[in-house]
Amino acid sequence: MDIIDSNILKAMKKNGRATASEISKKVNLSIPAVSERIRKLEDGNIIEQYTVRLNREKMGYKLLVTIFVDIDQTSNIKGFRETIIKYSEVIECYHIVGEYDYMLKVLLKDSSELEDFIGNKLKSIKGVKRSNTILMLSTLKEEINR
Amino acid sequence: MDIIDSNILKAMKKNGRATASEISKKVNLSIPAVSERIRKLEDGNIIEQYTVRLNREKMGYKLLVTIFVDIDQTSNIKGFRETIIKYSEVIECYHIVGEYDYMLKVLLKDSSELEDFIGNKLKSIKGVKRSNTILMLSTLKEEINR
DNA sequence: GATGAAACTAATAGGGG
DNA sequence: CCCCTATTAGTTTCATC
Repeated sequence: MDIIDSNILKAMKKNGRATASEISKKVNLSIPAVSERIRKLEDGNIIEQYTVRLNREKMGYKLLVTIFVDIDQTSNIKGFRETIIKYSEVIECYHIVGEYDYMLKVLLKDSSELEDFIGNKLKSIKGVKRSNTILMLSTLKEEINR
Repeated sequence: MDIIDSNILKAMKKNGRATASEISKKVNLSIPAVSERIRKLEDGNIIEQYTVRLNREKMGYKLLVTIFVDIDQTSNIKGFRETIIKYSEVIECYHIVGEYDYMLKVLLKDSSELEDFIGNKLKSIKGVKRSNTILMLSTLKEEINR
């Protein structure tokens, strides 16, 4: 991947709908040349997905939390992993190393949804013995495209 | 925002480059009607940005960590906030409530970059007295568009 | 990688419920 | 206010060099 591809990706990170003709002007390449490079970036799975970033507040999601989770037995891990990612409020899930086993980012409408999530969903998954919830007060930076 | 708008956004979350004509078929509306709704979602800042999701591994970023940071004096907060978001490796930064003050998600090429980030960048910001780094081993879910 | 023709897609105008 | 059709303008794709 050369500097031209980097510049194409840069343009697309800013605006995923940037047209090949717009990008063409920025990188001094013909439109078909740009399209070909974009196609290769897609085929090579460098570009995984085109998407939109929505305004969470305006969509009604006012609460963002990080929840650390501990799983008590190895035999329960598979079930936990399969179940947790199915919840739409769980927008991120990582296997981590440290005091806890998993780290979740959970997006909710309000605190009653949080109560429901922790009490009725998370805690009911077999193996979840301990969790620690951290409230995110404000977002200073969130670059979703790196 | 009605059910049609929800379906338009749903299509765009899956594929930010979904054309108005494609969406038009899904929601049983004419192309101009779809375009008009999209324009309103953009103008109302419901749609904040169109972007691409890139393959981090293939871009050379093999290391993802979460770093919790404590700031020792209120007077140092402004400087910290302004400085930390300027680092391109800091892809997310949240003000949180709990044991620590800030939570960062940091994307790096390898552990030497992490060493450099913590030792030369993070720790050199005035007011940073304590930090805690959590290594993310694997990503089970990461919905960048919610 | 560039050019030019053909196909596709979007934007706009005009009109109706 | 929202939607439709028809027209016009713009963009991409394909073939060729």
